[in-house]
Amino acid sequence: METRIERIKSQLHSQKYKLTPQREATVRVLLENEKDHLSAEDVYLLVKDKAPEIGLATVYRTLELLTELKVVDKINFGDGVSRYDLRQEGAAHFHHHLVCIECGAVDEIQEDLLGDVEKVVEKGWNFLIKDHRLTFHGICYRCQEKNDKE
Amino acid sequence: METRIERIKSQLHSQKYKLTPQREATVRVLLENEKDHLSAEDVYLLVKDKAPEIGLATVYRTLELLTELKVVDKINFGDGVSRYDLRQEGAAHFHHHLVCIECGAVDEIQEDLLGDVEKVVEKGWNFLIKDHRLTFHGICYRCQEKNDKE
DNA sequence: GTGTGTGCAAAGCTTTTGCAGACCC
DNA sequence: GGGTCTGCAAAAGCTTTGCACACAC
Repeated sequence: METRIERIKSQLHSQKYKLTPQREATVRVLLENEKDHLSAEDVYLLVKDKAPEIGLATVYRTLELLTELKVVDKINFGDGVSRYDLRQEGAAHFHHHLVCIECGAVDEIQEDLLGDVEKVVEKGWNFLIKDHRLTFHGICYRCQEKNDKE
Repeated sequence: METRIERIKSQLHSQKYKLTPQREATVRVLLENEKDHLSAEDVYLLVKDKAPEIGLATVYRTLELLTELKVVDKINFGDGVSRYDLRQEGAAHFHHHLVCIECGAVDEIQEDLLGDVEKVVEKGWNFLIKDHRLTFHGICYRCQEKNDKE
């Protein structure tokens, strides 16, 4: 059974890139924190535990590389930093996000909710869709419960 | 008949803010370029024609103020700059965008396509939606035509 | 005169780039 | 040895902040 890391390694090799120790450490951090939405700085701090010598520039370069390979998606919730989010293997489209405006939590929706909407857009606006970004801003179930108790 | 500017002026006054000449010039630039998605720098350069003394910091401060008042929305297409987009008066939700990955054009969809999707999310994920951001990345009709001719 | 608003310059952030050295086949 | 890759430091954005001055009531 091939592991996820090995598949990413093959993907790198197929484009003549190497899976260096620094790159591997970065990918492992991403895999271990799949649910979070880490900024480059976050990734850097976590990678330093595994590879203390690594530089921030290398993390940026690796994240850019992984974005190019579509292993991760670079996302932006409007707070001034880019975040990097592992793409689900085999996912045709990027997943959606729920950003809580009270506590800042970011939850994910893996289901594809936009199938019908995309058809409407492709036909109605004559636009050939390659990807999408959908983010809802509102109040998460945790904050709703908290507010109800008060 | 009250103009758009006057309504914005009232909105400012109701929050104890003034519509200074600089703020008015900035708002006018936004109104005159409603279809574009201007960055702060873009706005600054255009405002300078009307009010040459204005500083970039004032433009930033004004745009922040207008964002707070929900006159404009601060958006981000992942190119490293924030853009400011006039919110349609009375629109319950923010409109959607079509970003062309070939020519960079940004078109708008004013129709609300997410009514059903929002119901699904609110029920299924127990999330109280306040706003959304939906952007499609793909190829616009102009580039499709151009590609067909080649 | 008190408070808000402004312009300028400086500072703060995140992110990118230049470069010399390290590493690998 | 020729390529890729890396770490460090510097540079390059975009955006915010500090401060003294201007203006309005």
